Amino acid sequence: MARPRQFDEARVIESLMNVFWEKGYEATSMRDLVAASGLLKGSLYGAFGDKHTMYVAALKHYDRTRIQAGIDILNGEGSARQKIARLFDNVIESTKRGLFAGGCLLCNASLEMAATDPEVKAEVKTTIRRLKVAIMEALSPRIANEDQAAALAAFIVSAYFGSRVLAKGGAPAAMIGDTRDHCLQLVP
Amino acid sequence: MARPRQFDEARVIESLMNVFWEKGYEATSMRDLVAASGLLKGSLYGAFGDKHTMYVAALKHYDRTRIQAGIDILNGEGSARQKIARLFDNVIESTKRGLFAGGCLLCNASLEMAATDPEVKAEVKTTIRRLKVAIMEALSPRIANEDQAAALAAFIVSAYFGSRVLAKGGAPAAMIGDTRDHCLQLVP
DNA sequence: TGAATTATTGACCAAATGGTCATAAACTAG
DNA sequence: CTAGTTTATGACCATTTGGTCAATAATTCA
Repeated sequence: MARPRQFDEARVIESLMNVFWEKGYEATSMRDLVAASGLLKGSLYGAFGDKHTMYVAALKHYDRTRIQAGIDILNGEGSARQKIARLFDNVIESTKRGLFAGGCLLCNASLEMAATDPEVKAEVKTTIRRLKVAIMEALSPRIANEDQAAALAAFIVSAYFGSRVLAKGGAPAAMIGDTRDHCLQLVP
Repeated sequence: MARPRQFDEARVIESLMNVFWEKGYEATSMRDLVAASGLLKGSLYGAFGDKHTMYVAALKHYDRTRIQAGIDILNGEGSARQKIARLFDNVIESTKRGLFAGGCLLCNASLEMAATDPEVKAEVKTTIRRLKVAIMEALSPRIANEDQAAALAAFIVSAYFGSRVLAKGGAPAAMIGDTRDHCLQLVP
């Protein structure tokens, strides 16, 4: 019994996420968010709270979409080796294309925000765990010992995040390929 | 034949580096730099150019001191396994102490700046290479094949950077320990 | 001593920042 | 149609931002 929203909230949050993803939190201004969303400042503040709330919402959206897409791969068809290879291939491919400079929003948030922002840290922490668990489960048909699977999963997450740092730092794609290959070598 | 500097340039650049290290580039304001250095704004601008120049100088200083300290370990005494273990132990230890929140300035710079800042990217790139080469050389007594050593070194750098992302993201220290252990497992 | 040169100081600046709010518009239940 | 409720609009705000500059203070060379 009131005026309805004139915008698609999901679309707006996608556009907000893309800005934070590409530029980071501090380098993103409200002007950027206004421009990307197509809304006016007042509406943006009305729908979400403030810039920080928007960032956390964007992070959650990233988890629900992009991270989930990775987890879907890990839960899907194929050998453990094949699935894990695909994670790294995504990094290599997007590095080679070189169009989108954002890298991985989860990694970006971890390094830029988590140390000083408890809310972001909590979000990053649970997403990391989600990713690790999915890798563990992909590994489980091959590794009976659960602790062993957990340790290897932790390790693969590390290598994956590291490849994200390398990719943005301009390291040659071969280094990421080497990282992937050594990871796969440890997957039975 | 003119008025001499009244401050120790090396000390000032150390303090500038510490601010950027802890807060990142965008979140650091000139006020912060003024406060940390003890100089006044005019002097800071007079001695170094602008904020960006200060950041690059800080990054170079980080390379010359902190990264070099890591490389010194890799060039020093002990088995390859021991030396590489020590790199990771530094991460684990500083995570456990939890006092300084900066993590690794090289990683921070790579994710925050390298994608959009060519100067930072170049600096990050060469520092990554330096680190990789040092690891290769630490490995060389044990791995005859040079390509093989290079690939393993690339991989270790990746895992190391990844552990830095995990550490800031609040992942349990055990994950970093697992990462280290699996790395060492690959070192002959 | 004095001319020349560089460093220090802090007031100053335009622009950008994140955020607010009164008003107008759009809708629904009665 | 109307009362009530939510949304949209954009002008507005204090504060902070990175950066400049004219005046003053040290210093050295001649």
